[in-house]
Amino acid sequence: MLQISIPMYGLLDCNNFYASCERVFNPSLNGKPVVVLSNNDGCVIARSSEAKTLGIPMGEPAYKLKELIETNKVAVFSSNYVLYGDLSHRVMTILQSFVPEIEIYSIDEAFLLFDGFEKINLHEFGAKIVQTTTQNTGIPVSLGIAPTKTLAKVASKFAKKYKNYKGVCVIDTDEKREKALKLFDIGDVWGIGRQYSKKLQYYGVNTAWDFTQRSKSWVRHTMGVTGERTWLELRGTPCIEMDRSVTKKSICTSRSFGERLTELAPISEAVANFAASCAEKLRKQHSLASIVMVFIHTNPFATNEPKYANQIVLPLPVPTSDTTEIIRFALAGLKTIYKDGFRYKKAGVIITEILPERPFQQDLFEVRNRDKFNKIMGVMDSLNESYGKQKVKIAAQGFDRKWKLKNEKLSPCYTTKLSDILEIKAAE
DNA sequence: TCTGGGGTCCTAGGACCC
DNA sequence: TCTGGGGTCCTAGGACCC
Repeated sequence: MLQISIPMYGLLDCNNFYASCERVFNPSLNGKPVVVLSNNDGCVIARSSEAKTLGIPMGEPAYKLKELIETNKVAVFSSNYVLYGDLSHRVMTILQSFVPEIEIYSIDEAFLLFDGFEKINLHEFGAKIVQTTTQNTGIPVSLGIAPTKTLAKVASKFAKKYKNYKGVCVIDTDEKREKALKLFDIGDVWGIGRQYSKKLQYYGVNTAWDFTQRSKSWVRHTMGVTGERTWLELRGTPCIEMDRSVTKKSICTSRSFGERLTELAPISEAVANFAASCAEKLRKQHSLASIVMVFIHTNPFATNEPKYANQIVLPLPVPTSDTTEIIRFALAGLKTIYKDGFRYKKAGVIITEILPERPFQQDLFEVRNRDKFNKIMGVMDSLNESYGKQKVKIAAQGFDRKWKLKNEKLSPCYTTKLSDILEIKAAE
């Protein structure tokens, strides 16, 4: 018989990732409700299953939950991205040892490509992946395997929901696909958000299966090409490939301030730091940017104070990844959009139009010595790499840090070097 | 008083050109 | 006052994801 190689896609998802990370080094939290708050301790961004059972919704502002948290002894943490990033890396490294190709989709999710696995029992193999990952990292995970990415997403939800699957669910026949899709709410499908789900329900489409029974042209008409892709994927035709690109097309660093800022000086300091962080991320992926954007705004939710929001787009004369240059443009931009008399809540820097480091178009009239600056940036990055973040920085980044965010419930950085821990202690 | 941060892709409409 | 048709590029905004 002719063997055709049909790849299968896997989606591995870390269960309640941030909450699980907090538990890895603090097992006394096992079985207890845990929530993790967003930057500035604003709202809930992760919940353990116990916290979900208590009815704590995702995205709920923390202040609304005070009572619930106290009466139920919920463990509350500020988000600790250093810790989560490190555990994420451990998970991804393990996955790479099992399959030839993975796509890191987010901090807690990866797609796996099972190409050339025709003779392998994917249930057993998947179970091994789940078991090894959980054992070696302490993070519980779920794995869905199916002929398309969208179906793998569906499968992973079943793997997580039903205990007897033991973390793995494989959709490899049409019968299983039909059964799964009939039990799957349309709004939970990857690619169908709040707006489309409302629209589809209006037309009587309540499950993923209902959706697949509509005509292709109807879907195209109501939801465009993205909807059509989802439709095809749910019917078993793969049209979303593994994403092999490693470089980002835009890089953004933005924060809400710990307290409202009114003066230009502290906002400039914040923006300089955001710009520096963008430039650093840019160099890490060996790219150059051609556009810098800066934005500032007051609290958009405030009802009883004047609101203001503005942004500016600044084309760079020559694509660059030089921190000093990106800071310079960002600060000039800020100066033009900043207006006196407002209480600012948030600012950010976005860089776009990103190109590979070389080859790039040299500007004949360029006066700065680019090689020299590149060398300086290289030295700065390696110093910061070995001695901890922000050891070396540009003067404009300042030391006041009035804009620093709140994170009062930060867990210790269990996985990082001693120097980093001392740094964090010193900053408190 | 308190409501995150960082991404991607697609489309409609305007400006401009011939 | 009338005023076509087609192409391209850019931008803002909307939808989605985690």
